Amino acid sequence: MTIHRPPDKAAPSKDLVDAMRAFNRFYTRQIGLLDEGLLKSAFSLTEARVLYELAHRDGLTATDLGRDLGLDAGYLSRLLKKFERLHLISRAPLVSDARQASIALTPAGRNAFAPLDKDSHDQVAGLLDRLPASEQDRLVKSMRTVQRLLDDSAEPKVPYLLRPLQVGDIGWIIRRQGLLYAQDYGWDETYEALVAEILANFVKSFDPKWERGWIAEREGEVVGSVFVVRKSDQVAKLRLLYVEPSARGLGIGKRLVEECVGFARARGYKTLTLWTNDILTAARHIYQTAGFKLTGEEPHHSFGKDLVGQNWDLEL
Amino acid sequence: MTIHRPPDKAAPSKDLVDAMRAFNRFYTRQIGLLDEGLLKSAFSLTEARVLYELAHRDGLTATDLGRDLGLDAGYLSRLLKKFERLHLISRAPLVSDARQASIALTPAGRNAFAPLDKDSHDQVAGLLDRLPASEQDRLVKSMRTVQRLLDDSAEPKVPYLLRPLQVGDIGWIIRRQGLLYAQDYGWDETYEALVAEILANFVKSFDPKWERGWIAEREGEVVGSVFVVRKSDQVAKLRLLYVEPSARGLGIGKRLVEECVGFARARGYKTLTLWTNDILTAARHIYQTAGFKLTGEEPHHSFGKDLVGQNWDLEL
DNA sequence: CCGATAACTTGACTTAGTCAAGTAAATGAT
DNA sequence: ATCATTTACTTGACTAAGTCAAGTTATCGG
Repeated sequence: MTIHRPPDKAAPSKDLVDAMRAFNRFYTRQIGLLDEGLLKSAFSLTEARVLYELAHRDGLTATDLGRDLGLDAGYLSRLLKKFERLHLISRAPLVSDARQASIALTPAGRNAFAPLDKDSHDQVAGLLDRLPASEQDRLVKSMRTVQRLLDDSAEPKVPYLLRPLQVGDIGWIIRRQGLLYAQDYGWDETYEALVAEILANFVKSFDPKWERGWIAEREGEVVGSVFVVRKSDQVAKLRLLYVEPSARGLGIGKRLVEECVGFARARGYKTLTLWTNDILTAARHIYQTAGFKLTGEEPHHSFGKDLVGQNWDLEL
Repeated sequence: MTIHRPPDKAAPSKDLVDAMRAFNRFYTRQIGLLDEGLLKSAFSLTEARVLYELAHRDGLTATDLGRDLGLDAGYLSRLLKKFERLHLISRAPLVSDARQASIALTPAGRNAFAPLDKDSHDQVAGLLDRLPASEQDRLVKSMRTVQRLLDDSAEPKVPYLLRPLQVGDIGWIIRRQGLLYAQDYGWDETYEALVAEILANFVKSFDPKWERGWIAEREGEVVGSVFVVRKSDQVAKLRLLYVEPSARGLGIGKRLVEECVGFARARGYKTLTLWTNDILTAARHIYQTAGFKLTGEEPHHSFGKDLVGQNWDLEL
């Protein structure tokens, strides 16, 4: 029997699967503990979940609720009937489909939900409160990461945004470039050191009129960057273009290069030049598209490898 | 009415609480989906959870199970009786307490659990498999972070370990030092650049016989570092000692300095020197304890602040 | 216009879990 | 040593919570 998967794609390692299962068990218990606290109310857990959805989203139908909360249609039907009898919800038949109705909380429904909501809020706040503020941030950040990675539909609304450099950025770029090129091309630690040196000099001798750096950020994380430095009155140099593997295909690289070209043009430079290596084909493609021309190549030995360096120029 | 909390400690922000609640709802659903998949087996979800615990931990008593899984004692008692009737478990009364018994899966019990285990494993593997390997790592890492932060009892067994530099480390150190001193003392981006410059030079001119760097790692994360560089035949310099705020109080700083002193001594240096600033009191305390003597102070303006630099020497 | 499907609703049922009372052993304070 | 209290488990009585299947009405696709 053949296992049907692309040959280059291995099954997730047992360690990872086990860690995820351990987390699932842990969180099952965690949610169980939180739910216990809410059980004293007049509503069952499922009822509370339904109320929560209704309080936070408008125009839901019974089917929506059933799908999103994973409830049996029959069960839900009775549950909603009970809510209607208690005047907690109102149903407005859809004009587009007479079988369905848009369900909304009545003011009485909101009143009934408020203490539940508060209890749940306080309980979670109590959990968070045991941690120092920096750890609270880490916790919630990690939760967001888990959620985003598991939830296919949770693509960020803003694919990315560009912003200027902040403290901490250059360290991040140094680390990520060092790791990426070590992983993908086997470059040694001297490449990371080179990036560190370039960026240290960039910051030290930074001239805002003639130079600039851009950070591409997505969901609060750095996913790309690029720098323009002054070589002479006439010539600017584009340096250290990089895009996170997880953020490729969104046009971030192209956009970063466009920003550089626009900046260089606006400042009156005549030429924008850059140095790269022939193996970085994705980057080369971006440069070509932006109008850069290859002006020369030469082999060199750097970062523990034999490489071919390339110079590219764009006349502005 | 007064709120009883230290005045410097604010309640967790509503944003954080809401994000955590959103995650809880999301994960409730996530676990619900995973559980559905296992529902076709002969065992109920709770039965499966009990079997899982028994398969993975030895010497459990009924009370242990009830506590860890949050089960009613009566319910659990019947459940275990059923397992015993099916010869899935055996109970050995404890010699220390005749009321309790150590519960273990029989070989038949393991057989019954195996397909459950496999289904659960495969299902989780299927989820992971939809992500590229790097994202799988991020997911599991984030889960571990969430678990560790929420689980009081889950303190890491190894508080930390020391290791040599790897690719990616210097970028991380640059970032963290830049951020920390910006947060705590308002230093500007030139400090981050200085760290980058120091570390770039360290790597470029690294001489393994005379120089060394140490990384303190905990749970796979960098939590501290220090470097020794050669100034002359006689004099070595300790540089860039740092410990993550979250990892302070474990003696990591002290240990890092001790490593430096030991290394400097072993290599035959006569003096270990260092430069620091008077506001860094925690570090100063470590240096004093290690035997360093203050040899001079002088004010300087750096990193956007007026500071007082200090030189410390240790005669070896 | 008609067969298939979707959105509920209702009735009949089960299971998973709760609660309280009870027993035997262990613990702790005299 | 002893006796009240607590702990570990058991048992009986109960029900909330959820499932399943069949039915009704409306919509959809050809």
